[in-house]
Amino acid sequence: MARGKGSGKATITDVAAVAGVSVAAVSKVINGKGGISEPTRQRVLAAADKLQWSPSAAAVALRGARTRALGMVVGRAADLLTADPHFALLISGIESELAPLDYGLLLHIVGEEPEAEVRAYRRLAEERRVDGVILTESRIGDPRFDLVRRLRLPAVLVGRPWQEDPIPHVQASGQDAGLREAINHLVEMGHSRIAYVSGPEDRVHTVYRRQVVESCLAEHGLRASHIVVAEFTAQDAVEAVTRMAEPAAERPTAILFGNDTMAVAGINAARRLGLDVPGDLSVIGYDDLPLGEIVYPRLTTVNHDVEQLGKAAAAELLGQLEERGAGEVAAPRPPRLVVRESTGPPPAGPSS
Amino acid sequence: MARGKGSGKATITDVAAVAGVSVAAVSKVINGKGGISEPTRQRVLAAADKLQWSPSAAAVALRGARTRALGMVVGRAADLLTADPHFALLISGIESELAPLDYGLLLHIVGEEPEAEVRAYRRLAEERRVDGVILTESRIGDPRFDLVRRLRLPAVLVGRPWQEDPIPHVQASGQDAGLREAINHLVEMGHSRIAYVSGPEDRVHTVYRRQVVESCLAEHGLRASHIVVAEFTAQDAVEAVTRMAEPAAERPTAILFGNDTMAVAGINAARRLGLDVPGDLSVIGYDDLPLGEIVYPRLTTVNHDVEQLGKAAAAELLGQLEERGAGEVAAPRPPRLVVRESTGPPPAGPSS
DNA sequence: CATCCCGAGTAGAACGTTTAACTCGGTGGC
DNA sequence: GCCACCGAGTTAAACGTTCTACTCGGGATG
Repeated sequence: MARGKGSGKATITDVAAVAGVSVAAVSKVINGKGGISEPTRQRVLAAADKLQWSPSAAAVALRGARTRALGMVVGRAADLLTADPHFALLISGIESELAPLDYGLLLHIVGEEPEAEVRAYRRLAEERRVDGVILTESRIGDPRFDLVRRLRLPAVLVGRPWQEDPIPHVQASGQDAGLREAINHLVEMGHSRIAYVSGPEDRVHTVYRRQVVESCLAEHGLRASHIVVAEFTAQDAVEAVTRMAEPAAERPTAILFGNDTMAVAGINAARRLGLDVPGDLSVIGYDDLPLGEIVYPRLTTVNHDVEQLGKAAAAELLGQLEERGAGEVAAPRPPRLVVRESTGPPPAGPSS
Repeated sequence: MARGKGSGKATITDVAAVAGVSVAAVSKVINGKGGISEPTRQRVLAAADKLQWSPSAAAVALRGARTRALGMVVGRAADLLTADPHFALLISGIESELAPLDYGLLLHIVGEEPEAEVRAYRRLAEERRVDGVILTESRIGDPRFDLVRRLRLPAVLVGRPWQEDPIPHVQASGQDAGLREAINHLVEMGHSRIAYVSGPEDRVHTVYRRQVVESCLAEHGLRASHIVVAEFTAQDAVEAVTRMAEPAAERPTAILFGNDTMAVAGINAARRLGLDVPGDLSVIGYDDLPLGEIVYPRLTTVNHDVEQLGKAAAAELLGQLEERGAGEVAAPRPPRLVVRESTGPPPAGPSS
């Protein structure tokens, strides 16, 4: 008869009963609406606390209010999440913004096939599981921007959209600063044979970066000695370095890599070929992963604040949801060069 | 008047109308219950497809059915997720099991304070946001096992519970195999001054591993030359190595580290002290991160299949939820030693 | 003194599913 | 020829909230 305290979860009705008010009153108190006197408010709060009650997420969501969850779909094979700490950083940043507001992040890792990705977004939207989504890795001709608009799913992109698409996005100001600093650093030390190992060119940011590299070199009256398109893997980096090493006369004296993982792999490939870093070859990475600090020689790289980017993206999305005022989070600072030990003057070669 | 197709989301009622049946019939079709003829089934499916409808997660959850989401609370500062790729691996594994079943993973990263962690689990349970949770990093006297039982929250622990707690858990068979192989490897090569740099001792697994190391050394009639408790950080590893290097007579000829990050940092610290690896000092890590392959010298380490562990944990939890038969996923294989380049015979010192 | 309004609260209808209990023909057994 | 039963559906009540529209009593206002 007596519905023992322990059995089942408490509901708003139970709380209302304990506090001696209507369920509507409880709802108002919880949601901070007015029209409730202070004493009543206290009684309700006490009752809720006593019963350890908090509103059922499902019921709240059903009623049309917020889900208090954001979604993120990662269209990569599950194990790539691992190889590239980029995502971990991004997630950290997002979470740091979400956690204080008790928002959760619903993560879906789908395979590489684009249809799986689309299906995932569709489900997220149709099933109303999340209030909005965070998109990453803008691709050339990316179909997702249209998709989220059609699904009326609030979204924000981390990075730069394809072709001025009006999708809300966050990116650091002065995107190109880091790469420019890197090139200036090399040129100032006297390098003139500089190679660039880029990421896969179906991503918007890799194309953009290559353009920055080329135009910045051009400003110094130079052209890249080699441009290699790689898959962001250690394997590809090793191959690229091996190919560039011969003939020695055309060998670059410095290589810029599209990410740190490739740069570190490249350094070790060079060493195995008998090249000293930075004596014979200077290497610069991109990302500034913790990894760069602990390898030997410590990696000169471009630091960009991925974590802050994630934070800003989350803040922007929450802003769209009117959950907090927009623009309260500082825009991520421009990428900048971090000079460590993997760069130095070019070898005094026959060309000098 | 006419409720245009485009406006609002389709509901089960719309689908029923289009198919010319009752909502109950639609529900039965979607959930694969019997009592519906094949032609009707097809009509319903066609209608659902046409309207791009799938059941609202909120309504389904409210009705008492499954949430189709699992939760994971990580009680660490957000940026530690980054430093230690362990979590990324684990998440990969979990997702690989969840994705095909259209389950999501709701991630909550809370700070280091235990109360925040408890609060997060509480909310997950009270708000009925997830069907179950995955616990990681079993700690000494861990309060979470009792908590999830009290909250009646299905849970599975990745790793070994504290004091034979009956919480469901997954771990590799032959837990100690990898470390034993590592020590045998060193002893066979002639090392006798072996040090161990452990992780923080509030974790169950670090204590366990230290015990394995000690007992395995004892079997060879040895004792660890040094045992250092560190925080799994590169910083601590550098300090540990620096301290152990002097006096030279007592310097270990081999160091086992509690994880790869510390091992790599340790190698480079040794080099800066003028020690050759593996010439003067052999180093073994633990985890077998991709990192170990790309550094120079390539790291000898203990591989344990964290990803498979995540997969198994997810499978076990889904089994509890009767979402799939239990035991369908292979138990992770025992950790095993991967010999690369950072180990070799001890230097021919004065002691020989 | 009637009126209007305001603060404090209540009643009850949604929200979109699932499911127990029912209806309604038809069919097979005896 | 009657009954029981079965397959194929339907009806309607929950699930736990939120929110609109209401009530009710008491000042202030005219």
